[in-house]
Amino acid sequence: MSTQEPLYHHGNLRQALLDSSLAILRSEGIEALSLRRLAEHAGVSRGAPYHHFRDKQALLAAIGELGFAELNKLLQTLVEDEQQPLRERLHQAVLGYLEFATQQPELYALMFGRTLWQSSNDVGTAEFQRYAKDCFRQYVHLFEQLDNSLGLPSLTHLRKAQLLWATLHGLAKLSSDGIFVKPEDLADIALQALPPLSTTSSHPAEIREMIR
Amino acid sequence: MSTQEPLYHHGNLRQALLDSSLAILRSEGIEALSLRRLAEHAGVSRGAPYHHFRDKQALLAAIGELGFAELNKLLQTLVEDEQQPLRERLHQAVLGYLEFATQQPELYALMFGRTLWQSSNDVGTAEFQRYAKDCFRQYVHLFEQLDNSLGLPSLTHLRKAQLLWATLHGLAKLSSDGIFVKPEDLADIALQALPPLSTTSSHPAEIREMIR
DNA sequence: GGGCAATCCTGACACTGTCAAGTTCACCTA
DNA sequence: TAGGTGAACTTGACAGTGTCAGGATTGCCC
Repeated sequence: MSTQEPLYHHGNLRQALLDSSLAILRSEGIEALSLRRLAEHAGVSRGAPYHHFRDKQALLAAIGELGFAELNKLLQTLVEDEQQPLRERLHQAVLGYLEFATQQPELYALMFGRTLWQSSNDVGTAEFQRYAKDCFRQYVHLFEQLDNSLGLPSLTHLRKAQLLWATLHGLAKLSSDGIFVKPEDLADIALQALPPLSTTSSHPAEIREMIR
Repeated sequence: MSTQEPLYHHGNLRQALLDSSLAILRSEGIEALSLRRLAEHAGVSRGAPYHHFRDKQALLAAIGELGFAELNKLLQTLVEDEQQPLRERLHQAVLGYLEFATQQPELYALMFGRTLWQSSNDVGTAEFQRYAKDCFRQYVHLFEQLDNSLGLPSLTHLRKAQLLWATLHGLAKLSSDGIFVKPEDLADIALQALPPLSTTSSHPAEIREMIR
């Protein structure tokens, strides 16, 4: 940003590429994200990025990794807020997720893009998927805590987390792509999905009280 | 397929392009779908497709249109099967949707690709979105029928349909992209989402019987 | 100071979507 | 039957793209 002499060694190219990527992603979308343009934007030749990322795919994986790290941090603060009852934390984790997705739709789309997930046994993307898994586990753990007193089998927690995550993902994608779900209705729809998830309504009132 | 003389006028190019597109989509994925390759595959020059599709985008929209037409037909036969009770039809509409999505993951991904949905005021894609809306309305209508005797406000039907569609979409995408949801668990998870949707468990048994 | 490895540049290749200008053909009209 | 019209198609070209091989440059450690 300051007076930049044209250094032969950029010194911080990897980070600069990631920063530019996020900026372009936000302002113009993923279609506009090309390695050549990134290189030009960093004042460097087209071959240079290949010394920091094996592939364009590897670059995208690194960006997705950043996204999941951010989402993970967000969820963690919401889930571990011991001031709030568990039920409230779940609410917040739901709303927070949707807010994250809708405020950065291009990044979110990249994080769940099919290219990054079904790519064949790659090292860089395996790392990326590990980050994502950490996010997912928070929901599983949350359901474990919620249901702990009931002695439900752990399969149930997994299933609940899968279902909730799928619902959130569907809502996020449909609304951010403008498919039948308006962004302003998101919270309304999501909270409708929530009640039957954490407490089965056949439970007597005392147990429901305990859970809360 | 027979002895093809190199006719100057292909005669059926538009359909041939769509057919080839679906074939390539299924066998190699959307990455491999290029206009030039389609042209070559049809024995025609690179410029020829532009007399049938204004854009590559227009081609993709036409393919998506075919997809939604197929999905629409499938849902219609399931939803209007008067041999079955409404509750059972809903089950079938859920399982049928997921089967459609998982058996043709590339086509499904194209149908819900963000490029086709948030493209600026285009004529071809507007037509495409109309087809999609017909699909969605079937779920709304199904919930209207299910809840008819209860006199619920119509907003509720819309919300239920949105929620169910989002859940199905999320499940379909997560499983077909291999994200935390295995295809063989799909039906299990989906049906767990279903019960609280169509009958609120606070209803007395007689009403639940009526709905069924 | 010498060497070494990381970093960067240049030229090139094979792709891609898209367009303008020209060619060929089917078909309708006089 | 002759002529013309317009749709379908071809060709050449342009600006992009990801990717690689080979060479140049630099910071750093011994």
